Amino acid sequence: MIAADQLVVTRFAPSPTGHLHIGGARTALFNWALARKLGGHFLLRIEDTDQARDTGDECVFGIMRSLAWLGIDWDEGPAPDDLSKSRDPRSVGPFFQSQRLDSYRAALEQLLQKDLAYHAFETPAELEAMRDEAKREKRAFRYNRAALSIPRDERFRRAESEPCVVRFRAPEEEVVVRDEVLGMVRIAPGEVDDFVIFKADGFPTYHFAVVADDQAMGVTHVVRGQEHLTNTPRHVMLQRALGYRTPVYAHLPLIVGESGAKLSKRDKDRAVRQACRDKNITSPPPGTADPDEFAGWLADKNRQMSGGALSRLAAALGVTLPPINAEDFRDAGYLPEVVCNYIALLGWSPGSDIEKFDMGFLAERFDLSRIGKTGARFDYKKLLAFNTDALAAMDDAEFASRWREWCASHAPDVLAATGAATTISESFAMLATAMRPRSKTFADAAAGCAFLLMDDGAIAFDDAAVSKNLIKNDGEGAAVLAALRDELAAAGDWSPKPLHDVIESYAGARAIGLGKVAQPLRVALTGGTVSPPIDATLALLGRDRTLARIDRCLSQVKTAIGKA
RNA sequence: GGCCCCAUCGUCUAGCCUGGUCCAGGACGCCACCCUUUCAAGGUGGAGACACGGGUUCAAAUCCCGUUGGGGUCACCA
Repeated sequence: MIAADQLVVTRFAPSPTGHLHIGGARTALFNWALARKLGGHFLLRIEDTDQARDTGDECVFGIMRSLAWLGIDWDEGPAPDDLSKSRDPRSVGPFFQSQRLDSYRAALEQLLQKDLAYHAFETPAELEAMRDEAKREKRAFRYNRAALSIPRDERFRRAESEPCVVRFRAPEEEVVVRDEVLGMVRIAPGEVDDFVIFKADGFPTYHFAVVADDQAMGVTHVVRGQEHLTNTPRHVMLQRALGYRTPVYAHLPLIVGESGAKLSKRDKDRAVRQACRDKNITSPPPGTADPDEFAGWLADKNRQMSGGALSRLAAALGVTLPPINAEDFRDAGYLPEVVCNYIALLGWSPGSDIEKFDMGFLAERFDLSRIGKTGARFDYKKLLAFNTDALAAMDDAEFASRWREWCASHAPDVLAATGAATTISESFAMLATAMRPRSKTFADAAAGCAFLLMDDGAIAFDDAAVSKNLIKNDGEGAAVLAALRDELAAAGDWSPKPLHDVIESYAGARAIGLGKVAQPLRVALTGGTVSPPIDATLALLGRDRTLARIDRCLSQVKTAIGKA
């Protein structure tokens, strides 16, 4: 139990993979919120004990950048810009497990001396065989303690020269874990086997490092995903063996994907594979993926295609990969505060009808007792709706500023075309105002600018749009367009209001709906039927480009009518 | 397969602990209509759930047991 005057310490402890999975982001967010709510510290620790995994500094920076983007700041942990420095007000660092080996070895020695742990010499291949056997006999693998039949001194002697692991001698007793979300979880005696706590390479395993660090760093609350639930009895046993306290545990319900299984990178493969099935594609479009790899991948729903090939395939098929990592959401043009708001709702609720809230609200209202037990499906549509609402609620200036920032890294051509490379130009501001009401994400807003970025001569006219708005009824639309062209050419002030007046008076004079006028114009200017309000579209393009596009359209349509 | 966890609209959830105020509330999605210069957005309305079976009780979404279903986990990964 936590004493009343004790500093609450929560932690987020990712392994450095470079990406912050959205499930990890929620774990971090909840730990952050709990620390804020309780006036404690939120700590970031890097779990880099796997030497087989290549984990450059960039991997750590990637995760820290994602956390920072989401607005999750840590009181203790590596400094965000320089890994050789850290924030360490209580002097509990370093925050990289690879730099804490001495402390693990000291704790290990304790266990070894008390015979609470022992060396074991089976090779990986031998263990593999034992595991296979267990599987064949349909039982869970448990280490058989064969090493314990080796005399004690011999074990210690052999450990000097032979490669070996160290196993924890798990007591045969019931373990009851009190979990703030799940209640009491009981594990029968003998269920926990003698798991490895130190690897042959001299590094601790996750279980050992976590327990040692949580103690050393004074972690009081462990909030993590439910996939860790079965690890918890091991950790509790280790804590008891080492004489450590047991922190408060809270296991979060899993975030699941479309298939109902834990949301993962596989969901990207799943989306693309589904598209291939829908479109009856049996071989990869040229230049996207290796045909053999593709065939195997298509047939096996658990297979993952190499990253580059998957993106190329998705692009070729016109499929949007579902965002999974925090950076995917940023790339897709979501607002970080919206992402936080939405993921907070996955497994937690404030207990009222309120569901739109900010970080301050979370910091004030977050509560472990309101975390649910059931897995939550990630609903991209709801996230999108939240993001749409958030953009709609912004004022034009804020939208322009934040959208410009996004474009700088994701759509520089939009900035180039509006002269906004270094600052918000008048033309960019006008564009932003035009795009905001019809955008659900920043990416959406940028995609809507395509008509502006194209060369006047490069516009591809959509057949259906042309026939419906220009050719139908003996070229009614084309006639309107031709007439309007001259009115526009004569317009004095080329800005939205006067342009709007020109169009309206033209329509008014002939008693036709504005739609009959705007749509032909829209097709001529953009090739399709969708764009910002027509006066804004005109103003954005400018007089010369507008007239050039109308002329080009008219001449193409004339040919089409001639043929017909 | 062993062990563990879970079970309210299609989805996220409120309600469950402290049975009656719940013929179950909200949100996203869906449907219809309205608005409309396109697409969005917006407005109004609508359909839509207590997994099943047993108990306990005057009374159960709420408590108990079982069944079924789903998920997690069984590494010298974390």
